[in-house]
Amino acid sequence: MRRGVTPAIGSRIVEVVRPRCSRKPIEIRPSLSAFRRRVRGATITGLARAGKRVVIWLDTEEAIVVEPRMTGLLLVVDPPTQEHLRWRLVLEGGSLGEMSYWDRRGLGSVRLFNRNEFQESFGPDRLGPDALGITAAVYRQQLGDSKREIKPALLDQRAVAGIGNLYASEILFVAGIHPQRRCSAMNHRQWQALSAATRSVLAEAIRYEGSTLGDGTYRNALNRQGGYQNHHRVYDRAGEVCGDCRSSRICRMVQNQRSTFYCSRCQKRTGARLA
DNA sequence: CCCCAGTCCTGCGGGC
DNA sequence: TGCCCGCAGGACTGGG
Repeated sequence: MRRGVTPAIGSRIVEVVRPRCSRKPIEIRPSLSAFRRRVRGATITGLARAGKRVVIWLDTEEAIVVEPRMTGLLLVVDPPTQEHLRWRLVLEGGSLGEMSYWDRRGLGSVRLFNRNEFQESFGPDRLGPDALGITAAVYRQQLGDSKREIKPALLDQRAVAGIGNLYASEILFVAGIHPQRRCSAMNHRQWQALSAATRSVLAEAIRYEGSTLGDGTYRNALNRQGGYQNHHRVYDRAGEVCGDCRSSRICRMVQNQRSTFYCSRCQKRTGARLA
């Protein structure tokens, strides 16, 4: 998502539009009028990521932070439906005419922050080190003393930023670690396997432009489907034979009210696959 | 510290 | 066929 909107760098914001959409408006802070006053005429200087959020930096030293949650899309082309189009930036002076935020469920948000507010909301106290560059040492530093089970811990954005429910299952499978393994019981080899699996699974998923699941919602900034769903090893595959051991069937269980998928043969409660 | 249930929403697939 | 229920890529809050 972030890579797809990088062509917006250098463009100037002419207007902020909240399209007439038949759904309840998503959260936009501050109010639309204040938002407009602060960003009109500003130039986009950079596009960054803060965990799962896209950060649009402006030459005013303020940042528009888009948090797509489950079904939000940041688009540089026409959205899938007008009905769920929630917010739009009209741009000029660059290669893009506009940038849109589309969200079917509407759980996401678009918020404007100054530097201090940004630091408070997305500083190290609120957001852990980024998962894409995680190392065994950093994993152990963030989670090594925790008595929690590893899978719910991977979803804790304060511990490590950027891992969602789908990828937590995929990462643990590749690492060969059981989702109920306690963090504090993990050995050096397991942290090593986990960090290597985190980097490789996420890099692969990004290469395939993400996972477009059954409802077809997720799209990249060009409204194109991802391809990683065809490479899922365990997610949403309960009952299927494991592609690695070819003998056990993939299991589904619930941890902290969220689905976890795993292979009980490939992911033992102790030990780890070689990193 | 950590878990749990509930909350914000829409849409879908399955069971009856 | 139609309706109701449960569930979904997330994050946050209050209670225990």
